[in-house]
Parts: sequence; C-alpha cells; structure tokens
Amino acid sequence: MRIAEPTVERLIKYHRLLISMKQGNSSVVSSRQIGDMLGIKASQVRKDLSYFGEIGKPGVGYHVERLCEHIEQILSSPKVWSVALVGVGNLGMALMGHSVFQSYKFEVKALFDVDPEKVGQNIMNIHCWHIDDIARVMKENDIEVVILAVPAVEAQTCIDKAISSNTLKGVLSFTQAPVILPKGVLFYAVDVFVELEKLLFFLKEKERNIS
Amino acid sequence: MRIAEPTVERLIKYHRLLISMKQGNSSVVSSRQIGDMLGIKASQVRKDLSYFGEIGKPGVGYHVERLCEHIEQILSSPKVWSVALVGVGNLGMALMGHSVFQSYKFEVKALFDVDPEKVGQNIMNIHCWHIDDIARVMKENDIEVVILAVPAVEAQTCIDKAISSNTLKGVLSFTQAPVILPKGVLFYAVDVFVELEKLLFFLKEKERNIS
DNA sequence: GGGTGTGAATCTGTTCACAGCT
DNA sequence: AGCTGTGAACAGATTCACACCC
Repeated sequence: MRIAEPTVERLIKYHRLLISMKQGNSSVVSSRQIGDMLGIKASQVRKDLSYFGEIGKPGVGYHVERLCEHIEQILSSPKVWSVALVGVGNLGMALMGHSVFQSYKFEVKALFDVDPEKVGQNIMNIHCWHIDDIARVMKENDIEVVILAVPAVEAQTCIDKAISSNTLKGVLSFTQAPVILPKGVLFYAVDVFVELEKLLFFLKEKERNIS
Repeated sequence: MRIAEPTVERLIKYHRLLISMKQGNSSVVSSRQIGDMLGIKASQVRKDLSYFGEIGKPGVGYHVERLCEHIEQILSSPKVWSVALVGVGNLGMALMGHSVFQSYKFEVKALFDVDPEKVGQNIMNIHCWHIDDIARVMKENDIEVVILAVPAVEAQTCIDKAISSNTLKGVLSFTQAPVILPKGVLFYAVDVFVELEKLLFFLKEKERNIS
C-alpha cells in the first residue's frame, strides 16, 4: 500500500513525539493529545494511524510504546544507507554536528569539498575527498545518497559528478539552485530562501488585510 | 485576492529563476521552459501566472524582465522587516553567511545566544545579546520576526521570552521541537530531520516495489 | 506552428460525523 | 462517558483540453 507524502511526514513527527513521550509518565495517549501537541487535527491523526490496522483502544487511546514501535516498523529500512556529504562549509559542518546525523538509519561514509585546507583531512573522523574523486569513492563505498550543501553555482557540477558514479539513488539538497537529475533519482530539497520568503509574504498579506 | 501557499512557493521559485535569466541572452521565455527548469508542469506555470492578468504573449511566451518585475511586485513588502537570529551556533552562523541573508527585504538587527564567549560581542557586525534580554531588545528595535536556530530543548524557552516582547509576528524555526505560539503569530519550520527521513522512507519503498 | 489563458475534470488530501467498542 | 476507526462529504490543487492569439 502506498502512503502519501503528507502522511509520511506526519508519521515521522508522531514517531519523534512518541520517543520523547516514552520517557514521560503516561503510557497512553489519545489522538487529540497528539494532535494538540503537533498542531494537527485529531481526526487527521486517527486517519493516519488507522492505515495500518487497529492499534488504538476505543475509550482509552494509543499505547505509547506499542504505537512508537509500530510506526518505527513502518518507517524502518532493511538496511543502513551510505551517505556522502558534499560541501563542508558552515552549513555542512552545522549538519554534521546536528543530532539528526547521529542516526542508525544511515552512515556518512565520505565528505567532499574543493577547499585544499579540507581535502585529505579527517573531519569529525570522516575522510574528506576532493569533489573530483566522488564517482570513484561513491562506487567503492556503495554510496547511494548525497547530501548537497554547496553554493548554488556549484550544485549542478557536483551533482553531475555524483551521477557519473551510477550508484546515486537519492539527493537531499540544501542549495537553492534547481538541479537536473536523471529520472529515478529521488530528490528532496530544504530551501531556506523559499521558507523565509513565504513567511515574509504571508506576514505582509496579513498586515494588508488588517489595515 | 488570496494566493494559495503552493502558488506562493512556486512564484518565489519563478522569481529566483527569472533573476538569473535576466543576465542570460534570451529576453523571452515560455511556460514550458520555466517548468522544465524547475520540474513543474507547463500548465501549472501558466495557471500560476494567469492569476494576475494576462502578461504572456500567445505564440511567444513571457517577457523575462517584465515578468520578473511583475512577480517582484506581488512578493514585495511595503517595509523592511527587522529580524532577530536566536542561536549563533554552527547553524546560525551558516545562515548568517548564506546569501539569502543579504536581502533587501529584511535586516538582522540583533543576535541572541547564551554562550558567554559570544554574548556582548559583535558577530559579522551585529551585536549579540544574552537571550534573557530579548524582550527588551526586540521592543527597542521593533523586531517582529525571529529566526530560531537553537537546540530543540531550548526552543520553547527562547520563544516564550520572545513572545513576552509583544512585538513578535512571525517565526522561522530550524529546530525539530514542536513549539507552542499564541494564535496570530505565523510559523514556518525547516525540518532537516523530517526531510531526511522522508527521503530514506521513499527510497526504501522504491526498492521494495522493485524487488 | 507555437504558445497563452482558462473552464472543466480529475486527483489528492482533509474534515466531518457517527457507529461501535471499552 | 470517552475515544477509535471509517465511509462520506468537502476543500484544495493539479492536470487536461481546447479556444483563441501571434
């Protein structure tokens, strides 16, 4: 069964919330409680969770630990993904330091940059290669996922080199440049610029409607 | 007229693309060309652009410069927003260095942190205050927008302090913690964790469907 | 031919409302 | 009473298809 993207996104948030609730005191939680904490309607929460069979108890709610495991199973992958981080500037470093990157779901196997100060070094225990070596290193390490944190102008060049490895399956991009990829390679983008502009736009619209 | 969020998001991307096209050679562009470059259907592009009257020429396309100005007008704000950056760690610094932050639409008026190494310093020419001073500094500088780049556990505390300034109107959050805000304060979140998990989830699903 | 603008159709996601369980 | 699970209604966004223009 196919799960829609907005649903997956919410499942991930439920899961994260449930993990933090496991340390708490109550072992049961209702759809309304979950919804309130995440700013989601209770009916939406129930619909999302009902996709996978009946796991809540009417009149009671969901068992925190059981629900958490259940979602974990849905989200879990049969393998640990090998990942390359391309671009070890401020942003790349911030990502490396981010708790997200201590995950059992993937492993950052290699870093890539062009800065001679970084190439050849080990940064946070991971070797940094020159971007020109990416195809070879990706092949040797079976790296299927690339996290792209380079300046916009270099994005396409870097990706083209990664494509030539023939092992690339997914890209998470932090640059705002549009990137051309072969069909079949999954692409997700975190676009700071767009989010910021959206915020400012709707702030403006709101003020305009008031006055 | 109200413009839907997905439309705004695309308008922002069109605008960004058009700016880079202005340096190029062709002064006219078709909906198909725009769409291909951004991975959007041509019909979608036309629908988006037709919301604001007829600005394209049948058989020819859209005049790059005129279209760019047109969208700029839609997106533009009558004022420059005053912004505070809360959290000057790796991520905060990455954001500061990001080209996005050299915008004429807003100005970063103050930084906030708890690290005694940073508090009291000027960082990239902007003064860094202790987070406890945020309400006062926000009031004094009419800061209405907060960019939140602190660890998850501190997110709510920081936001609560910002709320008490009574000038807060919008938040762009980079932490993965859910944050409680008064109704009326706009909230956008960039959630690295969620994007990464989504990518891995759909990668897994894809492999599962093949085998 | 090539390309826009747009109403209609379709697809997708959310919300409602209520039967049924504890 | 309280809460889940779910079909049905609704709302929103995308895509189609075609009339019309250059």
